[in-house]
Amino acid sequence: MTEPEKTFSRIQLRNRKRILDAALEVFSQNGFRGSTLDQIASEAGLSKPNLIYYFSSKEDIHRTLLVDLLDIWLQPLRDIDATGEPREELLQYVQRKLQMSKEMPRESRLFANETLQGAPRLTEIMEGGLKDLVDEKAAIIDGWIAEGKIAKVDPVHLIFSIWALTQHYADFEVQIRAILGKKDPFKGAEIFLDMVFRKLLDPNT
Amino acid sequence: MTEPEKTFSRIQLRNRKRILDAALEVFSQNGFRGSTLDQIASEAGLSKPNLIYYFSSKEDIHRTLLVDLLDIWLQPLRDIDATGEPREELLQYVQRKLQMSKEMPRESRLFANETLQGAPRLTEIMEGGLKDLVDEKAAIIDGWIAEGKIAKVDPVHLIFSIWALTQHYADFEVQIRAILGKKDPFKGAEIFLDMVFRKLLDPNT
DNA sequence: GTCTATAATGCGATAGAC
DNA sequence: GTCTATCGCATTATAGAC
Repeated sequence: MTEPEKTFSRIQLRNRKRILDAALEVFSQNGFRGSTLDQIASEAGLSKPNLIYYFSSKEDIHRTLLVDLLDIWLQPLRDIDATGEPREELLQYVQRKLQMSKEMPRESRLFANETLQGAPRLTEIMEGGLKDLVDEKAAIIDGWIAEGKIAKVDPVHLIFSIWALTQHYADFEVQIRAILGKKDPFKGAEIFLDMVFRKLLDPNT
Repeated sequence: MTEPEKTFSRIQLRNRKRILDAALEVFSQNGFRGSTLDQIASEAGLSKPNLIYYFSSKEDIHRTLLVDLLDIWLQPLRDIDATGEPREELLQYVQRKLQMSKEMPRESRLFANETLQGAPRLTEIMEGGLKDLVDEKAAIIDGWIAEGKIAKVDPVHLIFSIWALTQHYADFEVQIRAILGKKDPFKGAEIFLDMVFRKLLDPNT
């Protein structure tokens, strides 16, 4: 029961990539319903029917985008290593997630838009996968706590807090820039978040 | 140059309230463009033209909602008192914001939807107001730091972190419930966030 | 004040020429 | 593979009866 093998020519691959790139730009800014094929076509430099030649529908573009990106998006969490130095592993996870907010804010907003609106087109994708991944990493963190390597904290809420604090800088960037003025949001965030989690995880407290 | 005095009859007030209530439900779930007058009318138990009798347009409903709610939304921040006990003031702000995420998740998601999409209909409303409010409270926090009452932290990023951590539980509720299963998100969050900020603000570190 | 009917536009998707 | 033209539906807003 494997998927039917889909193969694409070079030109197909290039155009599919252009469309998905344009779609990321548009969907992340306007959400699914707020985005139009006209916008995506214009951004991609292709005609509207040409989009539908490569993808069967607006939904199809969107779903393909989410599936492709979710994998990349969750990689830093997967990379948390049970055999690594506990505080370093977690502090590095924080910084990697913050860097992703800085370098991939559109991806962050794409997922935020979906989740905020009840994740109608996302639940089936991450059902089973995400919960299991979080549970697995929470068990690792619990192990570190039992060994006294880090302070006693609820591991799942710890992961939530890392998501919240890092993604906030991408998802609410407009607000943050309005308040910070000329200051670089991510420079300040890097220092601040390192301090927050260093204190939180310190086993001597 | 004051606004022209708008007065409404009892029945007008009641219907306007019903419409705004329905609009909050619909806009917070689908965003501005994802929402339709049909949905709002159905939710309010009124006909579509009747909505337009009370408000001049879909925009008008949305704008009225944002203006009305922003005031309530920012009240806990305004209430931070320079003369209060520093850690208590800040820990209480955290808990009040968390309680608002629990009791007013639709309001949280309404603002999140707007901000995420670049706050096109929000910037003029909060321009001038929000930055000044944050700067004012940041100055108070800086004063507390100078007195040694709380640990040395960037006060603006501290405020961002409170927003991020509390609003996350409303805005990403679907994801959080999917991962936590039957556990009450807010019970765990209350304890976790109290610990986070107690450690972060402890002046002896 | 509230309704039904409809105008006016925007948008996803298709037809068919090239 | 790509385009122009267009269908058909959804949606905002208005007209006009009651």
